[in-house]
Amino acid sequence: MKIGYPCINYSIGKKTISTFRLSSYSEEKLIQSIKYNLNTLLEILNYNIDHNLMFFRISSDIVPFASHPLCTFNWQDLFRTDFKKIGEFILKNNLRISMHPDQFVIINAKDKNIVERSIGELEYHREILDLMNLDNSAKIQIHIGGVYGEKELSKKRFISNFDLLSDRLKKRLVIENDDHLYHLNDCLEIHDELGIPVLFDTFHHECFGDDLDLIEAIKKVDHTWNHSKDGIMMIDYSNQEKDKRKGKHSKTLLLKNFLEFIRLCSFTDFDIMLEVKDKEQSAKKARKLLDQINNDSTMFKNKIFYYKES
DNA sequence: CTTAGTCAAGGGGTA
DNA sequence: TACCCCTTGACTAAG
Repeated sequence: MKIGYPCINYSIGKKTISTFRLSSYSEEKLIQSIKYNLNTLLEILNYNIDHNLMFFRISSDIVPFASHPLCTFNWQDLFRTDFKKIGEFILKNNLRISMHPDQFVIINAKDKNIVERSIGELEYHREILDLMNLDNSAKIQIHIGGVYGEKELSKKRFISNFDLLSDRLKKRLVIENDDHLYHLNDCLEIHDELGIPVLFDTFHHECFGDDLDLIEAIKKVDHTWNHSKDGIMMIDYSNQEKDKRKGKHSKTLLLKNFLEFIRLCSFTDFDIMLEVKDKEQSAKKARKLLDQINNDSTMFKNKIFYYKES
């Protein structure tokens, strides 16, 4: 099991992603940003190795405005060697990588222009992973999209629009259950049609329960991953921020809940992405906890959870 | 220098 | 109907 966190590391002492406003776009700014972002990515990955955090989500902003029509610059060629080097570094250290395009990517949109732009953005994500020469266990995760008042039809549109994607992209794409529109069963249904793996988000499942028991859910999801091609499954984990709107991610990892989750689900293996605000801090807490469990197998049996928050 | 408003992109929910 | 939320953080103009 690899522990990961998304996009940003606050411990390195500088900002992680350099971007800018569209109105101040220039090729020079673009080049400077990419250069900075690739260097920072390497720094973060080094930090992660030092702390045994072997799973990381790369920010969609690594190349700002990459899929925008304004961006015609051939950044791929200019940074080809740098991407390749980072990919070799990832491979050498056995790191797991994912990406998560933002909410504007909607494959099942009714508007053809939105579909087209979404595919452009997805192909950009694929290109990043391809430039690093990562195999298909490096995934791009998206939600199913809009409902438009007719869910079944919208699911069908996802399935038919999926065909518009390149083969390379299809092999990297996974779908994630969201917190109020498409639940796990919807994802599993689409998996049955398309064969793409389902990325299970524990918190969304909690928010938007469909009576499917956690263990049953994990078992079902596990079967959607072809382990030799896709790697072991990725799971998103987070907690509810207390006294806030349902679905609000917590600032930090609640270790008690996390331990209980691990205890319930340790019958199988997966890589886990911690979607909490304090990023690497929580990842380190989780890592410490898992190490403690590994060193003391009686911990589960005796239910002695003596981990202390530091 | 500090701070508040704003940033490419869609859709759904809530007040 | 207007504003909030989503991986929200970070850029930028105004003070």
